[in-house]
Amino acid sequence: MEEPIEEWLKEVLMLDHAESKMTVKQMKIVQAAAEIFARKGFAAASTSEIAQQAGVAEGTIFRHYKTKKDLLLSIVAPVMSRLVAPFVIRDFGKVLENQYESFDQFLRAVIENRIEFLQRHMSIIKIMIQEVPFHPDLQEQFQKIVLAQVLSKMKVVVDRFRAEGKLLDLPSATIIRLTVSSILGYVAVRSLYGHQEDANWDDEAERQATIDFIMRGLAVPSPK
Amino acid sequence: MEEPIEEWLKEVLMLDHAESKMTVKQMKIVQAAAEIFARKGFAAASTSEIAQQAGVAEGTIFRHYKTKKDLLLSIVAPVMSRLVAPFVIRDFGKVLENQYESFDQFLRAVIENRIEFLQRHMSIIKIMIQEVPFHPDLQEQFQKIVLAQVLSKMKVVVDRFRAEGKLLDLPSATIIRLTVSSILGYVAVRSLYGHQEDANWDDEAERQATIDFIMRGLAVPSPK
DNA sequence: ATGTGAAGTGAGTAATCACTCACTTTTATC
DNA sequence: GATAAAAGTGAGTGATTACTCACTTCACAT
Repeated sequence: MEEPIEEWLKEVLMLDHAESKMTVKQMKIVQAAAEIFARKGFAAASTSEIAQQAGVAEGTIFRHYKTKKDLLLSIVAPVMSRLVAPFVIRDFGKVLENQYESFDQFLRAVIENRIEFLQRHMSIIKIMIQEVPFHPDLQEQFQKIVLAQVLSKMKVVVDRFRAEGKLLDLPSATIIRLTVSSILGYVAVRSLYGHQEDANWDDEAERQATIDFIMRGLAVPSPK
Repeated sequence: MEEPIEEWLKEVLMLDHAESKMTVKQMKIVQAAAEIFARKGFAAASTSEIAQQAGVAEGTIFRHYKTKKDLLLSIVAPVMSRLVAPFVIRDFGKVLENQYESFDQFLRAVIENRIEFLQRHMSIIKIMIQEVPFHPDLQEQFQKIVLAQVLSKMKVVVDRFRAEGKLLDLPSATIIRLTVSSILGYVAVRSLYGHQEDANWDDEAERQATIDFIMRGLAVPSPK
């Protein structure tokens, strides 16, 4: 029963394993690079500034990464895998079918879970969204790792709930698009205006409103 | 009755007026810059490449624009104004109240109108979204021109319809966030996968599904 | 026709870029 | 503790960058 969760954790830990083999200085480099890439963008970030902020010589960067772009990939690629990690477990839908009886409950759980992931890795997610459009190889990775996985795995779940009449008769790709864009909108606005102190931003209310909005938009209208 | 539309057109034409005073070569520069900024990003675009693609000497660029960033601003700023142009007409809400009796009709019209605008200026919109996060002065412009205008003008309309019980009891900022994020999701996915020939992308169906999704998510649920 | 300011040019400049390499220091194995 | 491999260094490299400037060409009012 708990097996799939273990498998998912294995996926996550395997990636952290790569980090555990890192030197202290290499970790500093990755952290500095992630911070500067997020703040200035990949093209505007210079290796000399990264080295300076990491407290290492510029040559040290190229001891671990062949090119600046290699450094970018080593930062972005892992979060792509971890972003879809919950979806790649075996029989994704069937497993959760037992835990969550209603589509509402199920979708809420998935959404809450991924919202928290997005917020925890906000700066790297920002780098990903910013740079994917400009790097064909990153686009390909995104297509194969994220899109293909999420679409195929979610399709099964969506199809089942739709067959049960709990979901509107829309293509699953459409349903996923509407869901994801609403979530990204919430996360983006939150990261912009949610951290200001003056903010009239009730985070819990906004999150609930967003999830409710998605549910109302996707559910079959109750008959009058 | 038609006056506000004239006023809105005036806003748009005033900006085109600036273009009409341009030299042929200056137009070429702006077009080349817009294309290259969209394709490679602002930081990765070089003035020499822009000059080459525009068929002018590199010095000519700096005859018209003091810096590379000035060139960026001259491209992005006008579409910000035009993006909110329909909202800045006098008594935005009251005027349309007469034309569209239901909130549904009204919101559909506004959404359809702005979707078409976004698609017509897709490449510049892309530049805007890409570069606003990295340039504090662009952020400020976006805040003052786009956000403030849309929020304040839409608030009036939203408040009225909500008072009539046709809209859920949510902050108008939330309603606008949910609406805009759904639209941007539609436009983004369409621009990525909608132009492929193989595409299983039924544009009209996707657009209708998106608008319906927004409506269902915002409307007060009909009593059983 | 002529004078004048704007438009256009392209070689030139200092700064910065990503990356290399000969060298030193650290770490791990026996 | 000797040895070798890996990690770390920083001055140096050629290429590219945004931008300048002395100069030429053009458009147009008189």
